[in-house]
Amino acid sequence: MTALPRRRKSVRRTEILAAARAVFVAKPFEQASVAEIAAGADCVEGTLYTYFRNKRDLFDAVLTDVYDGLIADIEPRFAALDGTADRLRFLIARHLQIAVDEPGLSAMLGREARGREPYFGSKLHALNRRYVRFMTRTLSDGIERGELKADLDLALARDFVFGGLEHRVRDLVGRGRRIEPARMAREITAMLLGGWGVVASEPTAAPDASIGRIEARLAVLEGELRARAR
Amino acid sequence: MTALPRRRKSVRRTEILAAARAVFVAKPFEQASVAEIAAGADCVEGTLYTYFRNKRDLFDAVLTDVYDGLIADIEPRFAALDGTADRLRFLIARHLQIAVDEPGLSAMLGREARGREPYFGSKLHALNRRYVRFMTRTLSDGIERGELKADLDLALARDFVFGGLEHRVRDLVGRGRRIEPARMAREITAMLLGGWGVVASEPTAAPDASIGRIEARLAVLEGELRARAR
DNA sequence: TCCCTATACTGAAGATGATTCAGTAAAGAC
DNA sequence: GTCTTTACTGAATCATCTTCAGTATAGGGA
Repeated sequence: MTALPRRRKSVRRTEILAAARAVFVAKPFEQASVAEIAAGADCVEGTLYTYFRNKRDLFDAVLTDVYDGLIADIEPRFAALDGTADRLRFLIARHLQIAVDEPGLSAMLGREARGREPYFGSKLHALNRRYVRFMTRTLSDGIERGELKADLDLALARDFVFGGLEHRVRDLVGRGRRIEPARMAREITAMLLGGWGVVASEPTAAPDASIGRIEARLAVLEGELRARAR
Repeated sequence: MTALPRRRKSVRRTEILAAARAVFVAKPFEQASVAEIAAGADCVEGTLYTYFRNKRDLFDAVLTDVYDGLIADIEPRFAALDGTADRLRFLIARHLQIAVDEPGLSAMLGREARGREPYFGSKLHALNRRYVRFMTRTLSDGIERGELKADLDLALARDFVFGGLEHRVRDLVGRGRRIEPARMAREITAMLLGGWGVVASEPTAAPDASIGRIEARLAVLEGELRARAR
């Protein structure tokens, strides 16, 4: 009785999503209560279930929103960049900027971006891939142009950037240190491109740039050929 | 009534820990039920609470056990190594070996090694620091010996190794790929020490015969590709 | 041998929180 | 003005962690 006379439509959905985002950003999934989200959206718990199948579904919707926003923000600016180092610095700085602008969101992604068990192949996995694609494209383009070593393992490099950033951010945020995206991005890019070791311990292969370029073309072609072979 | 006449002592604790480890390794903390652990330890839920304050406390005890084991295993073997590259390869391979030997455990650590909110300063944080110390020592020794760049940021490098490994393992395990610790450790160490960028070296040696062979492969591939394209 | 007490354990009840569902009231159609 | 659809409600259900008042045993002392 005395049901709230609200009668919106998709407005409700937006309200619920906003309330959910606020809650999920503030605390881990399992500790976020449906009741709290409902209260934030000015409705009763049952209502949530007419918009989302369950709590996890709602969480996924929030995450989808977040990724969509990130990708839309990065896309045009990324397209304007050309050099490998520039692109790397940009992507890394942008990733760090999230931690500065919305620490809660950054923590949330770090905590549970990979939703529970069936992650691979899930919608979330696909979203994450779209986000990560900016990086993998930067890397493969870099190899093609001879700016990165031809034998660089793309998946390995990709995982080390994002994994490293995640740990670094968690550590800095955890101890309340300030993050300076631009400066850190420069430092990290330099470290990744230049390596840890003191230069040229051995004249390993001395990869003449032209060899790198040729091998890159080769790898691209071989890959394409394998793909078509199926 | 008919209480189990068991009357052990610290044996119980061990049993509970073992049961808990089995459960926590198999599923995320929140999905692991106290009832299941109690069943595994052949007692009733209430009994657990006479040994551990709560579920989290029990989980922390399991994690403590795990870390203690890891550290005890690494300690003596690490002490026998001297070179920076050797040490890096060893530590990385050892870390990867965990994922091979006990995939569940590896997943558990990746999932929730950093227990909830008050992580920094916690007992778990201290344990993790002990484990990570092998790496930071390797890095600072490396700089001292002139094997690593003097301006290498230790915290940054440390976070990038462990963060990278974590992501890489999750990705490989997630897609059911096999992990070869020794090979991967060699590859990763090379990548970290040498960097991603092409060495900005002069066109040293004259282009050797390998270029000819590469170009031959290229021609073959291009021909085949064109043929298939129709 | 028998009692007594500390110990180890029990299981039911309390608390919290997700999810379901039978139903209610407003909005718009006719 | 009635009817139907839609949006929403909130009480009930179910699954979990946690507590606690109590029970049974081991082992020491008389």
